[in-house]
Amino acid sequence: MRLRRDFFARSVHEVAPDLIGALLLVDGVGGRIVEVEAYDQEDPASHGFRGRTARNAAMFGPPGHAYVYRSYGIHWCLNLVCDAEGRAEAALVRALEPTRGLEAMRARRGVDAERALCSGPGKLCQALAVTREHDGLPLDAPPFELHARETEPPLATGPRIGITRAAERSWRYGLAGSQFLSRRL
DNA sequence: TATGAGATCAACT
DNA sequence: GTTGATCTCATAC
Repeated sequence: MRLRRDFFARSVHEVAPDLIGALLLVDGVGGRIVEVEAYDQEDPASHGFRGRTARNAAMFGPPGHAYVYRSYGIHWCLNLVCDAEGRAEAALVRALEPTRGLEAMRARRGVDAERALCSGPGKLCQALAVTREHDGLPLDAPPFELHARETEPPLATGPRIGITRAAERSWRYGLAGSQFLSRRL
């Protein structure tokens, strides 16, 4: 079943755990979401914390859209915008279990190991060829494709990764026991 | 296994 | 001019 736009018209703290196990494809390439992180506007680590700017405008747009930004000048990171009624909430997609377009991902990443294809936000965007061009695009139209999970998977939570502010908040959600997480939860 | 440096850019101060 | 929601490779233990 395809995820509809109202799926995202909720608080990110409800959407993020529901995203685990969903199928995310870009141009037919992708896999199951096994790890996400939640960011809301009260969060000093969030780009939306200091208000709207040219970069994070997508975070303040309608829910069900993509927010893509460049990190450390090198990598792209893909967020799914949630309830954005001026609240600027988004879920950062951190890791996928690759299921479709494996060869395309290997070619883009330049690595062979399946576990290394999408086990991190930057890797995932490279594997799916996500760039600034995808910033602000709706998730229910090509090239994006998002399908709801069929069964509720076992969840694990933990502290977020790679940030210096409010890192202690347990807003990282993962598929328990998955081999495709960026780090073990 | 763990820690550290380099890569490289746009937004922000 | 500084700073990251990161990744990879190198070196050390």
